[in-house]
Amino acid sequence: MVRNPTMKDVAHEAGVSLKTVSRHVNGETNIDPDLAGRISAAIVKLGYRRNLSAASIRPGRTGKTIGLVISDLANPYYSTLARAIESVADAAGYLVTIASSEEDGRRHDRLVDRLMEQRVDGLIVVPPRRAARDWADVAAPIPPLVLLDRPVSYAGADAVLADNAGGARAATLALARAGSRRIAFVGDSLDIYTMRERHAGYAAALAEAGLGGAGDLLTITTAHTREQAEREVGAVLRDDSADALFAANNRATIGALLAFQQAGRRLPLVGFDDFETALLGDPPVSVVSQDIELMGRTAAELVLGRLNGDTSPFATRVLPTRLILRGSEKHHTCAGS
Amino acid sequence: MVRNPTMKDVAHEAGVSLKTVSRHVNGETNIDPDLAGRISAAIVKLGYRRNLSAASIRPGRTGKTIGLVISDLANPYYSTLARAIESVADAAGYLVTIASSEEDGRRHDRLVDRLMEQRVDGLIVVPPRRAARDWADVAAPIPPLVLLDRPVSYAGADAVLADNAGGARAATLALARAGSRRIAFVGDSLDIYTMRERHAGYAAALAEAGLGGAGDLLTITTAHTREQAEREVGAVLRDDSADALFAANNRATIGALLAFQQAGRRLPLVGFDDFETALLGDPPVSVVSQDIELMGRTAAELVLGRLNGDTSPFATRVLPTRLILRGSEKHHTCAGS
DNA sequence: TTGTACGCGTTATCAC
DNA sequence: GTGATAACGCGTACAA
Repeated sequence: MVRNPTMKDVAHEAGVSLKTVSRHVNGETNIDPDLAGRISAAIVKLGYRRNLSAASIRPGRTGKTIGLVISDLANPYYSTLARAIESVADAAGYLVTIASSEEDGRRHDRLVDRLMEQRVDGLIVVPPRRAARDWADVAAPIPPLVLLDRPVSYAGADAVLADNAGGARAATLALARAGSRRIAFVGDSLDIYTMRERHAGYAAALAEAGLGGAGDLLTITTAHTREQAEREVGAVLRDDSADALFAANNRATIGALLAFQQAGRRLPLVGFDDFETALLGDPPVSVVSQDIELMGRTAAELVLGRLNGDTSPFATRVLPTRLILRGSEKHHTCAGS
Repeated sequence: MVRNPTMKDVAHEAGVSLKTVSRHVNGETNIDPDLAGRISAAIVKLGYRRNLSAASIRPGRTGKTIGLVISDLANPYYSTLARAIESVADAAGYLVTIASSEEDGRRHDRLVDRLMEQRVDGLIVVPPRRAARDWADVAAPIPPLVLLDRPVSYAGADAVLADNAGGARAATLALARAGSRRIAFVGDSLDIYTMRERHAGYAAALAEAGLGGAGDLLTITTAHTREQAEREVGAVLRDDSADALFAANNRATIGALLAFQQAGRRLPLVGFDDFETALLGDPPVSVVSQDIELMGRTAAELVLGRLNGDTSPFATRVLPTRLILRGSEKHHTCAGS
């Protein structure tokens, strides 16, 4: 293995001093064209690449890297988010180091610590459902921090959230308006903040529509995976315990569709989060859509803003959701277009 | 903003020397319990976090980071890949810095350079369809490098590929076996290596099945997006120019399904790459499935192996694909279960 | 077992 | 305009 050439090597090769090479590399202007040429030649000849890792230890310099901790990069929701963040970061000259917490509090904390030890410039984080450590217990200095999908539990961070309750409420009301009376909530554990919010919106809509009483009985929070969602919805179909479904996330929606297919029978359905093949359903699947890219861009812009000296008070941005009705929210007595 | 406490601060606070703190932090054993206690206390009191970025400039030390350059993190194929890589890397104590090249050669090269300047320990890369720079022109030393989805064009790298041609051949043969005679290829530009391979497999299958002549006329390579795929397949349906489709990637498959829905009529179809909602089709969509997670794990393990001193000859791993027939490859004269 | 002194690759200060 | 020289935060001979 060849050693990485250093500035010193370049300086030696070009017959100039270290500082002059540094100037050249950093694009400073006060430099003799002749020397500049010799330095360029030496850089090419030796294949010199500057060591940003070394440069970043100087005070005021950084590695221009943003750390991102999400639940699971394989989940399209998070990869879309990550892509939007990466896009904004890249435009500002930042790299993004991404890590998946798997919704495990300890793992999450370990990854956050590692990123801080790596001295990332900023941190964008989706806190796990059960945090193991409070941000208030993390020693200063903490880099600019943006919390995603969770309310600010810490005074020193900005937050970006979708209007989960509002979206769920709109979805549930749409089902009620289409004539459903026993609307079930199919989702994941209410330990998860977004689930709690979506369930609150669902419950509020039931109350508004005068369907309040049945809410508890119709709440399913064990749809942790697509398979579980499919089983739960299958049971609902067998028992006829509900006449419509609000699927509180993507996995629940797809699980429900699989159960419908299995049973050869469907219920009115609205899902939270749009997905690529929602249009392919028969009827196409109605959804509450959140602008995931906007969430990512907003988070990245908040971090970059702080890095650029923005000292305005920490704030929470709540982004609207949009109800997209495609037909699946209605009753379909029999198959057919 | 508070300054980050350094080892020197901790040493001062604990009344010991720098080296002793360094020992403590690095988990060495030869250390007086009393001093160890004082150091621990000082670390907690000051909120000391070691600066791995600084530590990594020492010879033999690194930032324990792997760089990953893909086309687009928002594409589920790449996010699945990235997740698998991240998973293996994390288990070995490595972080992953991810960047999207958007299939732009210059952008790709810029990102690779940046990652090398950041002194990543290894590099996993999906070369863009039209590379702007050859790896042979990149100055040594290059960190352990694994190429994904592309053949090795460079002697110093390992590569991981799926058996694109074999999968495409199997898909096309399945369509032929089900009775189709004019099987169209719907995909992206043949500039892309995987597309070229898939098209070669398709053409080989046509020849094998005695359907060779029509191959060129039935090759569509302008399905760059889902929308374009939908339009192209719509045209095929109108013209009746084909009696079956091999969709060479996910976007093409979904575009075709949308076109089918639009036209109220479908053709036998097999797609390349499985997708979450393939089961929801009516009939469910037959696909060639590649084990994306295995590809990611393999790539990560290759890099980590090299980092651990594996000096075996550079090699290309070709991973098998699997044909999953779910029904959509057959002719369906009319709707019905 | 602990401390001193130096080097890692880079940037910044300040003379020349 | 250019070049010694001193940091930056940490790890490691080597000496104590």
